[in-house]
Amino acid sequence: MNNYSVTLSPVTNSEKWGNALPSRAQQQAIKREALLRHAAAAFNRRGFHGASLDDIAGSLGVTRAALYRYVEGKQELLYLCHSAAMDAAFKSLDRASQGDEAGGEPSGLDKLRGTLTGYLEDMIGDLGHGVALLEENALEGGRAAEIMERRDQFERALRNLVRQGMADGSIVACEPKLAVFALLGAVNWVPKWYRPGGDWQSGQIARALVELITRSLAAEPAQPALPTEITDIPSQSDDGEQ
Amino acid sequence: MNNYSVTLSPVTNSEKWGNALPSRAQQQAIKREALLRHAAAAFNRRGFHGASLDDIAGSLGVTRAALYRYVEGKQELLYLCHSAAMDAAFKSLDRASQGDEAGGEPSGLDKLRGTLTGYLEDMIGDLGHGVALLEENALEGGRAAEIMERRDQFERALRNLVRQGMADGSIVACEPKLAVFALLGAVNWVPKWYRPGGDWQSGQIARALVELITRSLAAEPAQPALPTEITDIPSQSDDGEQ
DNA sequence: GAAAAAAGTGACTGAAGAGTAACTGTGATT
DNA sequence: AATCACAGTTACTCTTCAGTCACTTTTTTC
Repeated sequence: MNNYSVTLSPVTNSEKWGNALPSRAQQQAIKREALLRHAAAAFNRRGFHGASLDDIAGSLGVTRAALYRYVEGKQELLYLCHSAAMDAAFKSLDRASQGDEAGGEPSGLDKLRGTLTGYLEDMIGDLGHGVALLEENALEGGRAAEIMERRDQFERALRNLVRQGMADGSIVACEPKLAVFALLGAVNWVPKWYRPGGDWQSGQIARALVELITRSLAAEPAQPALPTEITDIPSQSDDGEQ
Repeated sequence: MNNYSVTLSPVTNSEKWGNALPSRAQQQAIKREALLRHAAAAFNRRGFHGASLDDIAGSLGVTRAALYRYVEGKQELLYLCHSAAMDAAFKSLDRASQGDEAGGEPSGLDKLRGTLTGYLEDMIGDLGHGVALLEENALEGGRAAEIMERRDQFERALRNLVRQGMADGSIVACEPKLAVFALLGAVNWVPKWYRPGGDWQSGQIARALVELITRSLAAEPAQPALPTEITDIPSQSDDGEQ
């Protein structure tokens, strides 16, 4: 093309551009991340069986065969999505369950709030995977067992937070199992209507949703609806799809 | 086999057994109903694309080809499921929106409660279809458009009930769109965990869930958690799946 | 530069599953 | 008794799609 090219001093590629470029391994990790995000989006939209690997590969600008460099197959793709979701869940749970820096032991309700807020932010944040929590039945074999076990463990932990809240007076008397099913429904439904490009920021949604859930469980006579959170969210026309 | 058979007096079949047996047309309708129920269950469990017509036919004790006597194909099956769900939704909405017999115009919150209660009972009742509300993306063509339109209409109506409740003071200030998404999540999630044979009756679930939702929206300082409803529901072990 | 490693492609295979058509059995009608 | 309508089955076709393999292209290393 041009003939200005000169022989460069012998630098290994890892030194070029002052190491500003990601290494091979990093690039691989980045691509894998992108693959997981796109796969999760496709699974969410079309369901596991409805989303073809051609679709997913196409949305990444490569062909189906290329995906097999990064992932064993479709099953592992689904497994990794669920696994990431569970990682996020337990990360939030652990963080929220530790006493806050102020030292005081948080109430059951506070822990629940913290857990859900962090979880939601991870799930719908721009960096997160918006992971498909539907379609867990599509998992097969040992992977299915592992994910189910982790999911059950998370649900048990949430129920225990509800019980704890009932014991310490922060949560109203209720059936913990039903309450957790209800709030998980509200939370897991988000990927159905949330669109990253829309007017609502993920943090706003997470906080506002947790406020609603909190009100449904709190023993306290509901606080005045947290005006800051609510008015943060731009009102929408009635017909828009968001 | 035996030779006791005698020539019967000439009665048409429609008179036999004193008309206790369902007519041909009735039998057809019954079978179609059963088909829809089983299809909805299969779609809920495995997703639209994951559930094969062989599965559904098998659960009814017939072969796949037999289904085509009752339904045009898989797409129509899904359409009919969604259509039934929307019928139930608007039926409940209309009934709850009419003033109660006592004459007084019900509050926005009351209408919302009535709508959701009736809807839930229809959806999970033993006679209802437990319809798949996930996977609406699997619908194609005109049917998709029709269902989407009806669903949007229902969601708009719910948002209007929320606004009305905010205006009449029965519902706390909130973003109607987000609130409706949250409550629909809790409601539509039910088929994921509800198992007809379990300890919980559909009516109990419907009422208890609506109580939770109500508390999250009510302007009133939350009523004391309706002890009758709650204690109706048998406490469950922490590990059971139900 | 040449060699080696990595990334990606195109073409093939095999399985699953929706839809169809010709055939069989069964009860109702005359 | 013969016929007819209806219900259901078996055995096909056709399409879609996951997974594989031999090949080409690009990038890194020496």
